[in-house]
Amino acid sequence: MERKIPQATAKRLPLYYRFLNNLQHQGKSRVSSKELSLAVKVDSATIRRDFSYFGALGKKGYGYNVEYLLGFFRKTLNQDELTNVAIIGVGNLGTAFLHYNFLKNNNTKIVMAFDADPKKVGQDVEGVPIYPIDNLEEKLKDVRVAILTIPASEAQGVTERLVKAGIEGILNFTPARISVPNYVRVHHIDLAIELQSLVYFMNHYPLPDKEEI
Amino acid sequence: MERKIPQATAKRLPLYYRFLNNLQHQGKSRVSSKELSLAVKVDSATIRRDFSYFGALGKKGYGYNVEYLLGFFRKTLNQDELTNVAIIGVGNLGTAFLHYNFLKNNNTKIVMAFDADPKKVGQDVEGVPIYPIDNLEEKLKDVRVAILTIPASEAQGVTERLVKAGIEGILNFTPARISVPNYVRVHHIDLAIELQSLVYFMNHYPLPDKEEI
DNA sequence: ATCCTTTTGTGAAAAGAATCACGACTTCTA
DNA sequence: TAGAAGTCGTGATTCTTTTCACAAAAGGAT
Ligand SMILES: NC(=O)c1ccc[n+]([C@@H]2O[C@H](COP(=O)([O-])OP(=O)(O)OC[C@H]3O[C@@H](n4cnc5c(N)ncnc54)[C@H](O)[C@@H]3O)[C@@H](O)[C@H]2O)c1
Ligand SMILES: NC(=O)c1ccc[n+]([C@@H]2O[C@H](COP(=O)([O-])OP(=O)(O)OC[C@H]3O[C@@H](n4cnc5c(N)ncnc54)[C@H](O)[C@@H]3O)[C@@H](O)[C@H]2O)c1
Repeated sequence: MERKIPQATAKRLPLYYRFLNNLQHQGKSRVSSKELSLAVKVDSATIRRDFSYFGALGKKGYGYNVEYLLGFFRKTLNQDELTNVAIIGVGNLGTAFLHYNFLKNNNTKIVMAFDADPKKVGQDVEGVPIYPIDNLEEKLKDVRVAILTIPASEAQGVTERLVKAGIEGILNFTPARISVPNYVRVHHIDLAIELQSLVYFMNHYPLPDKEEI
Repeated sequence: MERKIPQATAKRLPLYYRFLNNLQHQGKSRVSSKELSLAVKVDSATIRRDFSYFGALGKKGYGYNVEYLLGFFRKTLNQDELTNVAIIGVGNLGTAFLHYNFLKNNNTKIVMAFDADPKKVGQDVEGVPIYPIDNLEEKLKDVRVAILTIPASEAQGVTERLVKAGIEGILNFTPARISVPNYVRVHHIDLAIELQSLVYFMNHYPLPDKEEI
């Protein structure tokens, strides 16, 4: 595994990939770092640098070939392999995710969900079955990633069961900072904090005055 | 406005604030950077550095006084002023947010929502009225922040209307990278990319082998 | 009182990321 | 074919963030 790609770069790859996909659907066959920059709002030098970690993907004076680049990223991002995902907690957020089709230009698929509430268990949403949380260990096969959308108070306990059941990655939407062994990867998405920090930035980092539109 | 606080620090402030609140509810009156570190999973030196941008808030050999620190952050984060928020697009995600009470230890309140669908308009969810998007400019008063949960294709157009209507901050959940004038602040939360990048990290940055639990 | 322990606050170093700026190469035009 | 225009890839620079490591202060124990 190539160990040298900076994390900041890695986080932008899916963004590039998505935009390249759009370009291809529009029938465009070439693109420059400048155009890309405009669309994804990342400095063009940063884009060139990002790409350069993977070698020389472009051509001077021309730009990048969309199809080639796309093919390259498809491999790099494992777009040909489907990663199965489970939703833990079918409440407000969990249900929203179930209704949303993450599959659109994406390599992940929600294949099952779990809940503690007997009223929710047994149903299926968009073809995805909802199992009782008690059956977690038994049902979780071929699933590497879990999306955690349960109350914060349950987060740590359920996480430990997920880890025992073999989960390797968790997208955690609860405000709890969960502890996991070091072979499991957790990404936190803390919506309340995002909102709060947006407000903080608005109040404390005033941007230039209104003038243009 | 104190212009020197690093952005990385600013993003962690709400996290600290929330945890300090918990501590206070538990009746704890003192806390060290080490304890905090354990709970919020941020290196203790980073925490001390973060706090130090605001002056000397702690006492050597003792730690920090919870109540004092909390009071300090309350002011810094404007927790006494309520920021009104509007939801744009009452679909899967928008509805989930409406049902969720962002107010719990938070200074933001969703006060209205908008949708283009006549079937949704006129209802209210948890006491929050849903207005037709056509009335955006007329209804949006005393609202500085919008949460954007509409289809990506609508994002840029609606954003321009939001800006004209005086919105200063947007939490954008659509995959579209919207353009705004430089006096408006946008934070992107791109759930599909978060998921994709989690999978990328799992595949390319293998963590140490299983051994402990 | 004295000594030991704890813990802060911060210079200094290291690590990580973004940006500048330009040589080299390619394409395009005529 | 020659010259102009466009664009990449990357060394060097700058900026940002994290981490180390320790003197200084305070608390606690005896
Ligand atoms: N909805 C939002 O807008 C929002 C915003 C910010 C943060 N969050 C966080 O996301 C999480 C989920 O929020 P929500 O609004 O969807 O909550 P919710 O209460 O609507 O849903 C939680 C679901 O988890 C289930 N559950 C409870 N304990 C469980 C367990 N041990 N095992 C399995 N399932 C269990 C419940 O039955 C329920 O269906 C919470 O931690 C919340 O703090 C939500
Ligand atoms: N639901 C998810 O889990 C999820 C995950 C990732 C990204 N997203 C993104 O979040 C956004 C919302 O997703 P969703 O699942 O809630 O979609 P949705 O289709 O359920 O809801 C969109 C809502 O916006 C309304 N709308 C459409 N055009 C509008 C306009 N011009 N003005 C006002 N309202 C309008 C629709 O009537 C609908 O109620 C989308 O951009 C989607 O890509 C959603």
